[in-house]
Amino acid sequence: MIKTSDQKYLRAIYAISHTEKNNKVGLSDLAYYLDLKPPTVLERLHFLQKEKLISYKKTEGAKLTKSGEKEALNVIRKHRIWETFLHKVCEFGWNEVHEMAEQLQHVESEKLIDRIYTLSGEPKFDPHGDPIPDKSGKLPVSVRRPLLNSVEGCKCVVLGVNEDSAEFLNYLTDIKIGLNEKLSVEKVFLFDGSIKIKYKHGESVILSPKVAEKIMVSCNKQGCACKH
Amino acid sequence: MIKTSDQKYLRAIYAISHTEKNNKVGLSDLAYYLDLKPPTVLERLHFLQKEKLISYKKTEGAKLTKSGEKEALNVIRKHRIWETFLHKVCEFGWNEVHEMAEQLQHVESEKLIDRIYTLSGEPKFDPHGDPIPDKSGKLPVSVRRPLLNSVEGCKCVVLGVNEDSAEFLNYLTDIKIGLNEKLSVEKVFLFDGSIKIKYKHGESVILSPKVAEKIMVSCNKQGCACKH
DNA sequence: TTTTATTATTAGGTATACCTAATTATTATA
DNA sequence: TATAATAATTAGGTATACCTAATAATAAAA
Repeated sequence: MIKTSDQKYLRAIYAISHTEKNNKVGLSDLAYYLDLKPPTVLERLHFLQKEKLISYKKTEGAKLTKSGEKEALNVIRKHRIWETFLHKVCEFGWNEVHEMAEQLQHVESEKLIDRIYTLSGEPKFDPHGDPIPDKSGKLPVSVRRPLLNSVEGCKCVVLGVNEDSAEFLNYLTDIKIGLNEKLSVEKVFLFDGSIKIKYKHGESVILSPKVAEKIMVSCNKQGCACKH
Repeated sequence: MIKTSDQKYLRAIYAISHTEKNNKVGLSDLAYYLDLKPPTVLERLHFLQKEKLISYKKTEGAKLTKSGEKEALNVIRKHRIWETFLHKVCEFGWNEVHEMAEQLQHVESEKLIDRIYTLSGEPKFDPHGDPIPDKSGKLPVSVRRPLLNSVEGCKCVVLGVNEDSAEFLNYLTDIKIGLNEKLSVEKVFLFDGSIKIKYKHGESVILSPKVAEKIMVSCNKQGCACKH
């Protein structure tokens, strides 16, 4: 069995290599992400390479092999299932679930994950809107896109967010944007890309482009003019 | 925050000092229980003593202090709540829950334990029939007693068992004795203390005294003639 | 009470998972 | 292209949580 701390490395490599600027996963990026120092990480990367879970060259950075990616997706699956369970069944806010899921994901029992998943209603996406891989590692395709890409008049629903920081999530809670919230886009300000949205219950609020970029939604109507 | 491995020490000391032969908790007993070597355990005991969680003298063995006992009961509470949740909500057999609870009990979140407890119906006893301490460490009193102590004709209900081994629990599953099973005592054989019980659904079975000693029940009627 | 067996202790060692400080290689910029 | 900035590597160190082997203390048995 692959150990907890190595799972963190694999998950980190997966996460970094799937950001927008899907750049190479350099040693120092990885060290920063994991909150460790480069020599510590380097040592472990050599080990992971020996185990054929990754390949690493200083010029190209770290890359998951097939089996490394499978492992990464397996932890991601567990993490997202626990998050879903905590949100849906235990009724925690979506801003509280990450820390707990981080610990729970390391419990060793496939059977337990299965039960938890069943209890959660077997959803395809977690409370942040991220897709939950199936057991073989396949990801469901989603139609999610940043709220920022909306055209005026578009009606959409909030699927998740692209950032986990407590500040951001608390801000969203303050302005009452939550999971499955239905929004319509009243106005897009071309000046800086700010966006005015209207809640189902009638109120409106203006969001900065920085915020709108991180709120992920899907349009209610297929083939809508919004960028994907 | 007190660390996972120290919690194991405290729980072990609590467990050993509460066995029938509530003997002193000697170094080698403790090492054996924890599956570690005496020098390893000794080193840690010195640390725990420095932290005022236990007192240790070679002649008297290890004893929990007030705060050490509080910590121990806190882990026990978590462990038993997780076991209850796994049994009642996730529908695992009472013979499967121990291993998972062992890992889950170390998740750091009081709030999570509270929710899990609520989801489980806030019972006073876990699936093995052991009492669940409240937050302050107080244990509910139980009227449980070994099935062995029954008088003929007594009607009782199974609350738990006194042994965790897979062999024993599987044997119980085979002869269809489970939690909350209602039994009546048909005959007590004075020769060796064997006991013939009858299930609600009519079948009967004879249990050896060794087995009957480990099945914990409570009488349906108060003030019954059975020994407590 | 002496001997034997058990239990506790000390001394010293290993592997892991981290670290700092110094060095070398690579990339970006003047 | 030379130089500065950034990133990667090497060397060597620390703390933790274990271990074995040898010794000392205590309890049990002859």
